[in-house]
Amino acid sequence: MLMPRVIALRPAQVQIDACRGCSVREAALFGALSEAGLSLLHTDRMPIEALDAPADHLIYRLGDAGSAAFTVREGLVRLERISEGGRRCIVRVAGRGELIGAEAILGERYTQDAVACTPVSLCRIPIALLERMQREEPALQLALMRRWQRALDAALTWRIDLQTGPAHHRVLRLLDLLGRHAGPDQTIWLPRREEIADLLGMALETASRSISRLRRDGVLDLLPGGRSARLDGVRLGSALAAAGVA
Amino acid sequence: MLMPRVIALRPAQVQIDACRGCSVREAALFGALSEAGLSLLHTDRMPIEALDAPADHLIYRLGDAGSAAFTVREGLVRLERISEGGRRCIVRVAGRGELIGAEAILGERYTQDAVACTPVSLCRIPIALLERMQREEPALQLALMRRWQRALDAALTWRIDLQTGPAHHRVLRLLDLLGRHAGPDQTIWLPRREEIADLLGMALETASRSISRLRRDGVLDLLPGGRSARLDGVRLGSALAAAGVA
DNA sequence: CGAGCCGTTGAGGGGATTCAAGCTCAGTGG
DNA sequence: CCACTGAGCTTGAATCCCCTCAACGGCTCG
Repeated sequence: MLMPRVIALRPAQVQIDACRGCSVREAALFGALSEAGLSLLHTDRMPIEALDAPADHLIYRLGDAGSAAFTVREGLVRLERISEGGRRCIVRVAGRGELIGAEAILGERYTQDAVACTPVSLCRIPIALLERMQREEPALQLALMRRWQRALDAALTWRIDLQTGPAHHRVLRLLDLLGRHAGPDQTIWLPRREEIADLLGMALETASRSISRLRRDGVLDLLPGGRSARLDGVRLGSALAAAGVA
Repeated sequence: MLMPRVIALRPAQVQIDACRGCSVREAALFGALSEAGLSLLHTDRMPIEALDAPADHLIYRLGDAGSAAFTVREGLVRLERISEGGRRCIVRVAGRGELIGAEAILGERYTQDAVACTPVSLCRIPIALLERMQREEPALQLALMRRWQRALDAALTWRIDLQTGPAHHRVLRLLDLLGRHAGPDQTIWLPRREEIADLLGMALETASRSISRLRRDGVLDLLPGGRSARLDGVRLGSALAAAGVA
């Protein structure tokens, strides 16, 4: 696992326009900002950086002293912890418009590893900038806390939904959640079997059996490469209903 | 399940002294406040109220529009959700000095039920007051966010630790956590078997078997009433070590 | 080609659930 | 005083789900 390489780091001037026209701006943290605030963003000495990282690259590490939070612009990021007993466990998956690493704002160390699931595009937001923006644009204050609350709350819900009930039901619920981050034509990111196991607290083989069964049932159609699949929303829905969930 | 009755609601004047001499003040939210800020607290039109509630009483309800956060002054409070599928599940247990219901500050509805485990003493902090204090004492801002982050983070850790591994290990870890809220002479709150099951995601009978075994091993000594027990820290420690945890 | 990773599938065993029967204890009322 | 009752706890027995161990096939890459 390597540190993410900065594949594309655009100069500040270009970045202003990138933000203004950003596809996730309304959804993202700075959606609350005025135009004036927006231009402030990029005259700062610590500018927002746009960075891309390939799949499986480490974005930040648990325990690192955080100097930035990140907004996910494109792709999926997973947040992992090591539980007591050394078991790795995926706490949450963050998609478009979501904020990760916000604990850095408190001057605390990151409480998870953040790893790219797919190739991702991120905006790196230095905490120094966040602190300044909080002073100058009070609207950001509330937006930030709200987003933060939602992030941690989502992590909790995620854990609760995905850790209870029989193994196959948990897999169904996971696919349901992944389906919400689906690309066009229902293409979803399909984790490796070991990752599914870590997400759902089960053995790797159990995850495999479950996926195989779903493939046979026509719910899932694996795409070449093994990391993505086409999801039949209707069949998933009826499978969920049959399982007595949702 | 009834709404909590306000058993003791002291007048504001008395309450000032209660805060100043509060046994959990350093640990609690307003530990960050100056003396001046402290007296501000009680001249407000919406004062902090001290309230007591007996065991099993509902402090606030999931989905209610929150008008206050609470600091736990004495006793234990559990935060519950209903997961998809209707299964009740205890998200976290809060003890002395901990803050619950902070999501009210964002104007959001409560995201859990809060129920007293033992008889509890609480401080009810109106959000209007919190908003005012945030403006007038910026130090509170950071303290609030830090505490909030810690609360949600604790909930996550709690879930992760208590939901993985064999049933008996989970029970051991639960007792370890409850032990940290122990009274003098190692007396802990012992949940009903059904509650243990909800906490740990197992069947009621499994919880019972585990507790019985611990009793035979001398780790636990049930006290009359069934809701409390004496915990042998040393034996628990070695049991945890033997289980390969901790 | 062989090595290694990932996924799949089978067989076996163990731990947890489920179903079910007693048990203790507090409260109630005859 | 004592049977009656119901709630909570315990314990047993049977079943089943899931984990572990294991073998095998496809794929990429040196």
